[in-house]
Amino acid sequence: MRVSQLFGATLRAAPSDELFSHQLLLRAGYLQQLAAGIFSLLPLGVRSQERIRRILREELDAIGGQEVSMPVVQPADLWQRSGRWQQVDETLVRFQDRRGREMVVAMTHEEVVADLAASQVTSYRDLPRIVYQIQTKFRDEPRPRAGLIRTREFWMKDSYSLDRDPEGLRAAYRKHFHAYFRIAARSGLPVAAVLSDVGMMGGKVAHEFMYLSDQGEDTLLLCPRCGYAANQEVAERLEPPPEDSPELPLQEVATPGCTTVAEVAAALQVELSRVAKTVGYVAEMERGEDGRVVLAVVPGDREVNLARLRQATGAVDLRVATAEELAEVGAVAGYMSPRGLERAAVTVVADSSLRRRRNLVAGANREGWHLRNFNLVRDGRVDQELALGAAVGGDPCPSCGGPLDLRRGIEYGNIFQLGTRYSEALGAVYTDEEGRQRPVVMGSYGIGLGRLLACVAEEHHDERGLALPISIAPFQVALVQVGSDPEVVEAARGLYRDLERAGVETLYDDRDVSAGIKFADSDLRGMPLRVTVSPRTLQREAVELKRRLGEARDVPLAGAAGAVQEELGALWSELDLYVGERMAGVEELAARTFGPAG
RNA sequence: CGGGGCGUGGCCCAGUGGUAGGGUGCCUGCUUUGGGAGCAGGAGAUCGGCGGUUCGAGUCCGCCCGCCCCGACCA
Repeated sequence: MRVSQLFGATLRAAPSDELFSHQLLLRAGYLQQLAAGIFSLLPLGVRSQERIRRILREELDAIGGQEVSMPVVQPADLWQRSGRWQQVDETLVRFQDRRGREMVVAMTHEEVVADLAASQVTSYRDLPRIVYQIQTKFRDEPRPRAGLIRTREFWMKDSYSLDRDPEGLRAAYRKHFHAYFRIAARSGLPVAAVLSDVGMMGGKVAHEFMYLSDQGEDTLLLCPRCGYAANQEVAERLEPPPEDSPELPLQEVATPGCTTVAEVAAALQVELSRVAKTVGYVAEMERGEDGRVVLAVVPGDREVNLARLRQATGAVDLRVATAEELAEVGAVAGYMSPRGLERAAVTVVADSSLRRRRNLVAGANREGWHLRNFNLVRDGRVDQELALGAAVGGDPCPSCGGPLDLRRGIEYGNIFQLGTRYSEALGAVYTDEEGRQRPVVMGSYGIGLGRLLACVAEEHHDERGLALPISIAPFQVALVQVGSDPEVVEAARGLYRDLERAGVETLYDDRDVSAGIKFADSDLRGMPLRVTVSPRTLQREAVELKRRLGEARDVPLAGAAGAVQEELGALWSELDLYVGERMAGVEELAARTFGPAG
């Protein structure tokens, strides 16, 4: 490709409030934004995405995946039958076709896969199968942000496993676990697998693959000692030992104006962790339908883990209750506790560590008053207990007791063990060896292509621009012709021809502009290898080779194409080496996570 | 949806009630060619939209739309 012909110019400036790596993608001419969370890919972006697709196809094919293509627009009926029509909020785009039939724009394809399986899979002989597709999804996200990290329309590789039983599902899940590490490694991206919430997918077990980055929107807890890794939404922690001090008599104390745990703790001279913090929510059991009031009680130094509270209450959503709603159940905002409540109208969920702690401070459910020597079981009321307080850095690891690290991460992919939710709802059943009808056991696995590119850009750039791995870069070589002396032009064209003929994807800067512009553009676009032909190099009968992040060196003009290919070969070998290193630990990790291979 | 910010040539921005500007990019010519060169000339704007105040609105007021950032949500 000649730069003079390329659609998509480089920009000198981009909006400064964007993520830096995203500014680079914009400035380098990979993409252009059309609306909030909606982007066009320019040729460079398409070519990079094409490289990603190739990796995805190879790795999915390698675990037995078969590519399919499923419709984006689907009848609502499918979603009504699976229950997600009712469960998912406006993130799911709905509309009526001209006949007034309810339709959805798919945000993911479990329903359609189950529907396909319902007719394509009839016997145990038709299982197991893995199908996948690479296509766009639309989710009307409440807040698109951070460039390609969180968009509304996005390309996704989604695969689905169909199995006879949970053992089969676990095997398919494990294959994906492995493939997802390989895909990331081949993209030059270090990722960690963390336990995660199943969210709207349903099912039990799920992992997210996280690129660790301070820019990340997810909070993770990692154990450096034993490898435990979990999203904060599901992270556990070792329970503290029970306190054995005697329970003292309950005592009301005046705390006028102290409506936050911090103020109460300060006023009563106790540590935050010794305040039982009570937060009121209204559980929505169906979309937009208010259910009961839920009071969450956690140690004062912790946030409520909403994902877990949602799971425990079976709510599709939780919103913070208003003071009026709280008053109806006998709770006083700012002075709340699980004491003296209208019993039937409210559910109390408490952090399981609280029952072990003695003589805490809690609200008195009376304006301006708190309680000392509050003992949850004796003085309050609990309907459910679970690890409701979110884990934080320094908490003891649930598996080895060592201190957990708190890190931020960007989710590049996820895997879910769905089970039979969709197959049962949509009639995906098969006949087993004994002639019994059984539901297909499903798994669901996603990778966001744009997000992957964004993570790669975030991992591989410097002040001047992108510095993409050879596996992801739109072109392997940036050929820069300096000046327009006939000899230079002739040499550059010749080399371009040789490279193209050899199958080396080359971006040839043939423009009649100053060398500075060409070098700056070349650095910005981030191809892994730059080749310069100039009067200066020709004087030495040479061209110059420079890795994007390396030093320049001369190679003889004669046979330059060969030298370029050799250097590219070296880059690929180094990437292979990197993949090998990254994958070395994965087998062991898989064994630890899923048990011995089998 | 709550909070904050912004909307002015393609891009990045200044403009403080009184003639719409700068940088960059673009076009033409000359000159230049190893790190975003120089000179000269030129094109390009219903100042996000609608309404209001005013002799006069990019500027003040109201409503709406859009985008960005922080939170509740997720590939």
